[in-house]
Amino acid sequence: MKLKNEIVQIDGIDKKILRFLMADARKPILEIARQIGISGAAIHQRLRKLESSGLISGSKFIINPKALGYNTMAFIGIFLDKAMSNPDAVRQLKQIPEVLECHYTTGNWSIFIKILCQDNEHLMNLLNKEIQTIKGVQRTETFISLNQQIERQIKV
Amino acid sequence: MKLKNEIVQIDGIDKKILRFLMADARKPILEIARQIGISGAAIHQRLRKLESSGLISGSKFIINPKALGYNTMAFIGIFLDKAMSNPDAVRQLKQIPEVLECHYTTGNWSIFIKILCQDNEHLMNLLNKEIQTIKGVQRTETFISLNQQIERQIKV
DNA sequence: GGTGAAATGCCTGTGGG
DNA sequence: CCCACAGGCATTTCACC
Repeated sequence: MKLKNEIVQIDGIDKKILRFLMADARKPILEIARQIGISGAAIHQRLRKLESSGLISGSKFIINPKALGYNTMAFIGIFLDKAMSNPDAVRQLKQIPEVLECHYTTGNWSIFIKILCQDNEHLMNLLNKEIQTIKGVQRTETFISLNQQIERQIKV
Repeated sequence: MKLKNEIVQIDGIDKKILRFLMADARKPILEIARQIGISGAAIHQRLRKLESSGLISGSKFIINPKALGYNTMAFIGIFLDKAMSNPDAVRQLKQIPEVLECHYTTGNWSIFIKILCQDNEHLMNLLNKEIQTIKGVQRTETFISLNQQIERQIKV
């Protein structure tokens, strides 16, 4: 499965297939076949091509964090000491399962993370005991998401 | 499929099943069955329960945006006029397919979004022509993600 | 909760247009 | 790039433990 470093060209049929599977990864291929008027074998062929082109990077069950008691999402901008090696900080952030995303960003912060906690107390503990204690972390700025209104992938 | 508003209790077998399917939604149930030493029927039963409890909120094919030429991710904090009805702004943001997430947050910004663009020029166009032109948007603060190091779901 | 077996239906390779 | 078909499995349900 070589990932080519080019833009993959897809046609309308590919898009239809992808839209079905992006909404429900376990939808039977033959059902998609019936709905778009093409044979199952043709869809399998197209999917193989899309996979080896690197456009499809996998599939996931999506779990609802609220059902596990995770109700507080927050974004945290992290300021690191100038001398700090950022990859070291990232390595430590990876150890914290509540950290869902981590970015190097332009602007004031060195690192920007998205984090999911059970409640505000959990968030405070993470900040005080896990994040602020990482070597090189100077200070942080936290924004709590009161409500997420959009959550999606790029449109195909 | 009623979603109960409680914390769902899951055991170690549920966790194993979920971990397999969170990594690959199309993994055959019988293969999971063999790997964790339980029958396929039992897994189906557990999955039905997990779905009706609301813990599983679906499954998705994950596509690689780079393969479609989307190389620039950015976060944008949006300041709205005090008088502005935020839901109206969100409604307009929903029309912009490049907006992948949208949150109401604590702190200075009224709204915080994650956005995926092809390049910096595309980002600039979105800012100038789509976002700044939304009624009530006063100004914005943009942070470009130079590199995303972590991307995952909450651990089960 | 778990199992095993049976019916149904899917996946995927091949041959051919 | 597409289809049809067939063999081998996976899925799903059911009765039962």
